[in-house]
Amino acid sequence: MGRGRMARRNTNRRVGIADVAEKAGVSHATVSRVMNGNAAVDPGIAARVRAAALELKYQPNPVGRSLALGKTDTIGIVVPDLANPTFQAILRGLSIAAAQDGYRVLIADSSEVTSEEAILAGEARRRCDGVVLCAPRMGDAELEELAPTLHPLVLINRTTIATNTPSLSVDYGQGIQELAHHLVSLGHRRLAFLSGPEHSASNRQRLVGLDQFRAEHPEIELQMLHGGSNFDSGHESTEAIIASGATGILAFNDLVAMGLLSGLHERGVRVPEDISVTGFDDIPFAKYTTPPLTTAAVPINELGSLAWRRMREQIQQAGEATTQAQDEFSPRVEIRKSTAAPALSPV
Amino acid sequence: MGRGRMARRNTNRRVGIADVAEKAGVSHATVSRVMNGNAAVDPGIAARVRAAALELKYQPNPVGRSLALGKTDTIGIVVPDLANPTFQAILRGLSIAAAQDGYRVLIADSSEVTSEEAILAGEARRRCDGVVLCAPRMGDAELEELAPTLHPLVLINRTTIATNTPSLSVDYGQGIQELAHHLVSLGHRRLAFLSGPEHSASNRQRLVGLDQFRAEHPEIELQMLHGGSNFDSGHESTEAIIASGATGILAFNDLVAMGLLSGLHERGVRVPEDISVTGFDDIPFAKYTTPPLTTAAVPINELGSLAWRRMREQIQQAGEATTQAQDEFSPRVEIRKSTAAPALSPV
DNA sequence: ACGCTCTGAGAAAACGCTTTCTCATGATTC
DNA sequence: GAATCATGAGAAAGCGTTTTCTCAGAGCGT
Repeated sequence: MGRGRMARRNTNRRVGIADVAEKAGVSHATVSRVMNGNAAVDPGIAARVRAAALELKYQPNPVGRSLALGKTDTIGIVVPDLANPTFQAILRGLSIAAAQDGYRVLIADSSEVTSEEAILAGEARRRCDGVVLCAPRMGDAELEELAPTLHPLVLINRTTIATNTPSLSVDYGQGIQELAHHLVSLGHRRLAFLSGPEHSASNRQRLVGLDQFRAEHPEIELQMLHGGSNFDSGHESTEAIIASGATGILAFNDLVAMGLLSGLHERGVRVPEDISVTGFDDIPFAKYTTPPLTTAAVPINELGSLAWRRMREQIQQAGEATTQAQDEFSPRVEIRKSTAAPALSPV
Repeated sequence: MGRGRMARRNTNRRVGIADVAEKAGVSHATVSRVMNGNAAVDPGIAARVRAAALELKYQPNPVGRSLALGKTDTIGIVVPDLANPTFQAILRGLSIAAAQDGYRVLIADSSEVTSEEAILAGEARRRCDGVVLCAPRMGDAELEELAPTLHPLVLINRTTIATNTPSLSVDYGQGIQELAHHLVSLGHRRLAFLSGPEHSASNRQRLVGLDQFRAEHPEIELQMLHGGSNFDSGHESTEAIIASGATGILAFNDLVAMGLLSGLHERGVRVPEDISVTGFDDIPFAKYTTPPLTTAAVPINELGSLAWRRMREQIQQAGEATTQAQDEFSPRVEIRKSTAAPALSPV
């Protein structure tokens, strides 16, 4: 019908609300009402509309809907490195939790490029109803300035002072101290910390925690070695670790610890007989390394779902400026087989 | 009427094109033209508009833009399980490659629930300019029917016959055969395959490959054991593997192999001295297990970026029905330390 | 019977942008 | 000096929804 008149219409176009309206012999408005169940519609008409919609396989266009409603039912997440299992787990938890409430997630990977973070976050925010900023590497000042512009915002591994932004953080300082104590209690006297990325806030927290540890245990030697956040950097540090003479190694995270484990194995250094190694995060793989890795367990799976809960709270109570929750998790030391008493005290 | 609108304007609203137009003393149209550089605009006016936009920090609303342009600059990806490193790697490669062309990615995790896949894919498609369907578990008939409705579509680990949909696949049958041959060439005579999820197409391919292997090597014993696709299922299969008496184990993938490795270690079974184990995929962790895992390397990082390239091709040449590329990768056997000659032939 | 409220459906106005259409203005040509 | 053209800016029409506004007709009380 009328194909001459509307050549363009008939060729390509997806079925829209207008098609349903025409087929059911009602107005667009009524179709919308029926689809959304908002207003009272005569049951007979409603049925007619539903039948038409079903027959035409009508599915409302989300973009049109978003424009009209001013919301996209989508949230964004910005991570420094999608290759990191910790961020992957957070992403996954977030995605699954959000999906349960009918929200989707848009991802952005800043690839550890600090200057991209603000841009990516801003872009994500414009397309989404909120943003989760995961372990941002940017400076405090910049974060403080950015936070309000992103408003429905949830921070992971960072906090803001001025703005009250809900945040989820892990007490890395506490965790690393407990790991250090664990090594000391086993009898280790020479420790080394294999540090992480320079701009990582969680690395700074670990350093602060270790300062405290030093103050409490002046008798323990604690060396600081420069490293990174992934396998390769752990692997590459093998020589430096061996050279350090330390018997207890605190790796920045599980990835680094695993790289180190493998490097030590190649060099014939036995773990934990010759050297004890600890990780951090308790990524799923940590349990399955050989030997299984002693680490500080971060509730990696809860993090994502809690991030969503905090986001949802903000989205729901849009307007009412309530004070936002600052959740802090204490890591739990998970003792496995990569740590043991040193062979003999070298002092 | 007037008052209602004003009130709302002043309170909340983000700055829109109208604000910039007013400030610069031109029409919306002109602002749009300047922002997009589409038509010729008087340089003086253009400068004025740009200054106004800058001062107001104007950023076009992507939703409005999407509605007008009929594109969202976003693609969706549907995966069966975001916890699987293989899919994580694909997601990452896709995301990074797409970002380079100014596209974003929306994720959907079907959690291995076959019936959700079509729904998620459809939803994703409506919000995005295209969809990447990653290792869908749905049946062939359903996939064939769904494919055209998703049109800019890229399939990973599946193909369609009727529709010509670009697809990226890995020759799992070939890979598993090569691994089996590798074990045989080391002297193993009793093998076992620890299979994966029932609905996984890649698992079926492996089974086909192994049938072929059996035909070629009737003298070799090859047991089939039921398993899963993750750590835990590998770990849980430990007893069954030991009981099987096989000396060469073909695990469904690296995850399963790692779970098994850890289970064997706990039981005091040495790898590769007592039992040889192979994985599949060559996830980043495979290199760092102890012992490092012999596996079939899938170009996991290229997969995502190639998926984007295929997607981009389709988006660009919208309309012109060209025949679509079917890319197939041959896995490369990566011999590490988890395989060796069996201690002694039990026959 | 008359006005009254109610119910419910269509017309039209948003939402924020792009793009076509239209029409001044000033430059160009015979 | 009039007729023709190019240039470029504003008006307005989409894009596909939701939602307000408006108003016809039904039901009700007096």
